Amino acid sequence: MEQQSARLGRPRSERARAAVLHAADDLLVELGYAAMTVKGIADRAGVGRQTVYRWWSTKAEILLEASADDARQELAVEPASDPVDGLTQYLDALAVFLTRSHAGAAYRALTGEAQHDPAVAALLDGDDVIGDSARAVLGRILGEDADRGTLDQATALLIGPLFYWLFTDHDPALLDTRAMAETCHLQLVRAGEGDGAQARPAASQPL
Amino acid sequence: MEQQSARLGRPRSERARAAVLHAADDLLVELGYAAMTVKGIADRAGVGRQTVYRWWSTKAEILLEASADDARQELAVEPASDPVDGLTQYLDALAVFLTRSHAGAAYRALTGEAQHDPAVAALLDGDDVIGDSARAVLGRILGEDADRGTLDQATALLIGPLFYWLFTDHDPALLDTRAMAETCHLQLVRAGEGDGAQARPAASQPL
Amino acid sequence: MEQQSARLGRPRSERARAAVLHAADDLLVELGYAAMTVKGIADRAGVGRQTVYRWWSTKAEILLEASADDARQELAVEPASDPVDGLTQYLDALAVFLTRSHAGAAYRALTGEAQHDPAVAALLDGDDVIGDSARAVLGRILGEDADRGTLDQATALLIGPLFYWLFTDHDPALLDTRAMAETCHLQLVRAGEGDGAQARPAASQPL
Amino acid sequence: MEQQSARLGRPRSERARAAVLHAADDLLVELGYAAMTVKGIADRAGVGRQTVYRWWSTKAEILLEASADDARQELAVEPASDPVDGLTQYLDALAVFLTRSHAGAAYRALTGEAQHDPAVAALLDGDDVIGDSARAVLGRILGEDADRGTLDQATALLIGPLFYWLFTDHDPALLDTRAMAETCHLQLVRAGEGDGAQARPAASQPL
DNA sequence: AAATAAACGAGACGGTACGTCTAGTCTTTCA
DNA sequence: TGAAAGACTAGACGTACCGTCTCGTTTATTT
Repeated sequence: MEQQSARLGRPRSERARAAVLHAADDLLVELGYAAMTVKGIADRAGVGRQTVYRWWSTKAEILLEASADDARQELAVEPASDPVDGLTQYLDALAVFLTRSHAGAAYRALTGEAQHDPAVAALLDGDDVIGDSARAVLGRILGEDADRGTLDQATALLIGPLFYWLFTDHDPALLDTRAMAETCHLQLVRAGEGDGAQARPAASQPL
Repeated sequence: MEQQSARLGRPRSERARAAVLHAADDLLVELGYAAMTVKGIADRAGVGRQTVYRWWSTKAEILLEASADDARQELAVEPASDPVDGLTQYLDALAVFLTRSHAGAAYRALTGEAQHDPAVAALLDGDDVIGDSARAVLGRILGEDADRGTLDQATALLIGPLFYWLFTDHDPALLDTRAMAETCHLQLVRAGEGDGAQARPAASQPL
Repeated sequence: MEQQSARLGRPRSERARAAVLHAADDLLVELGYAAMTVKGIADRAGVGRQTVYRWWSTKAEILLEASADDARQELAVEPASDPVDGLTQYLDALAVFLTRSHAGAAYRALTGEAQHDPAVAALLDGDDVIGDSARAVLGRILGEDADRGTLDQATALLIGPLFYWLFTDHDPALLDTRAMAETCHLQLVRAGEGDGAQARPAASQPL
Repeated sequence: MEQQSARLGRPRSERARAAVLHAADDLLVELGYAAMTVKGIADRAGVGRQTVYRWWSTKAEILLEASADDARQELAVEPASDPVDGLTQYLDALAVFLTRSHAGAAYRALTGEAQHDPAVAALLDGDDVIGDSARAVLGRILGEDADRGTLDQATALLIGPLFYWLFTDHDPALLDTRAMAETCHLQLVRAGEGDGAQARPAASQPL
């Protein structure tokens, strides 16, 4: 007496799902995002085109599913005793992620696409792997009581310069990540001193 | 003693050039970058498709030519007596540019596209309107003797947070631009004190 | 024990095939062969362009497929008791075919095109509807034992004058088809008398 | 007192005219009629495109002008003592012309094109080099008193079979030209005996 | 000699078909 | 019912050529 009859019909093929995700990852590296096509992914995966469309709407969705787990793992930095060390390590991990890993290449491509495709923007907004990882690191320094707005601005302060540096195609080796971490940490401390500070443009307090 | 014999053949039509640039600008706003096509631009401009391809290779080139002049003008901020005021005004102008103006929309789209199209990346690298404008403002504070590496890092520090904020689709009104300007200015001053400092990752000095 | 399992995938659309052939026929009459385009055929047929190219390489192939069946039918002349009557009826049918029917217009165009397009020449050579029909009529007179070379020359003798007459744009009403048939028949008889004759240029025997 | 003053302006360049005609001839041989383009001719001739369009409307006109003189010369057969010899020599010359000479290739292409381009048909109708040459040969046999209709039908009878043979891409070596000439001559004699005969389909007299 | 006039080469113009590509959908058979 | 195969309509791609239209230049005749 099954309370919920098993879903009818042939169950989804895990083999097909994995093949599609792998094919997308491969093609991103081989051809780049722009040259990737749904047709190409399906052909490479040995899968019918309809099967792709049945489970994913766009190549962006495929790529996100193919990369999210890897990204989360690569951006998880264990706590350091010194806050500046922790921030520096995080920035270094982020730089490596964005410039060296497959998943990072996918995120650069998707973030780029999001600038002119609202659907991709919404997709990324719903699963902000990079932002979440940064907020996790910053949360360990600011404590549990930090509100979301403060965390968001601190995130921008921390990773913004690196983000800009890489998105304008500069060499990450030429960027002083420790200096960035120190700058960010200094602001965190200053903001903490200004008690009850609320970060709003009208007020001129630092953060 | 003619230095250059007059060019042969029918001269390029300024009318056609302007029509293409206007059409590209219009279509970017109406349809967005992804939905723009060379065919669409040519049709809208009342111009043959070959005429577009004769002078531009990609829609990115068209858009860049259509926006560069506007961008340069919108990002030119006159000197302020107080350095922090100057930086703040520049950040505000940049935020308005990227979120409100046609040319800014074009630059967001192009910078996004550059993440997965090396040709577009090269194009932007060759004419870095935003970076140039930031370096101009920072140069007024750092003086003539500032070297390029220092200027580049200062640029990242100044506009990186805003850049990240907007590229991850946040509301610019929620970002404290004056705080960003102060943070940047503080680092400029600290770096100036550390005389003969050379900003390299190995060294831990701030900038 | 199936000899051939049914083919995979969506089967070819008979609707699309028929629409293309009809469209080609219509456009030949309306515009003429030179002004026909593959694009025009596809549009008129309400069919994707790729669908046309999937099944046919050139407009010549389309036209041939559209006309071959009609041509075969229009050129089939039933046996007459008198040989000269049979030949005359065939010539009249051929004249009507080439000057009045859609299929005939297609054959004129294709034969013309074959003069400067080897691909079209090969196409017609592989399915010589007109020659086949003439050889069928002549075979009834010459008997089963006529070899191919003799049949081919008799064909040239029979329809050559009419062919030239029409291809140089003369009025078919001004040509005496019975005289042509008689001439041809006379030669057939003369050649039959010269027993064991082999038609070769070196020898001067008539056929 | 010149009644018609020499025309004003720069006179037509004989150099350009010759270069265009040569280029057309070359390209016909190299590429074939279908692949020839006005642009290609102009480029090959080192001539502006407008110069071509100023003097010729279509590539057919160019080709006709380039070939007519050669054709007339190649098809001029001197009188023979025996009529059948004369006809045979003419047919052989025509076969060589159509299959071996540049000018002949041009005529095959043009005659082909005429089947689906009325403008080309009109062009050829106005300067029927092949028909004229055949009528000249036949006129020498039939005498001055032969009327145009009789000459035309005799022409069809004489060259029709060869014409068909070559237009359906057969080897001219396999056709017995002397037999064709004899057949034609026999009919000329028979028609001559039937005094005052007028060739009309209604009547059943041979020619 | 200067003015006039037409032809010249070069090459850009708007237009349109080419044949290819991918999108996203539809229709089969097989598991 | 899902998956594979593959045909379907639709439409953009970048190229080629069309026939026309400027350009500046050249070569004549006419003043």
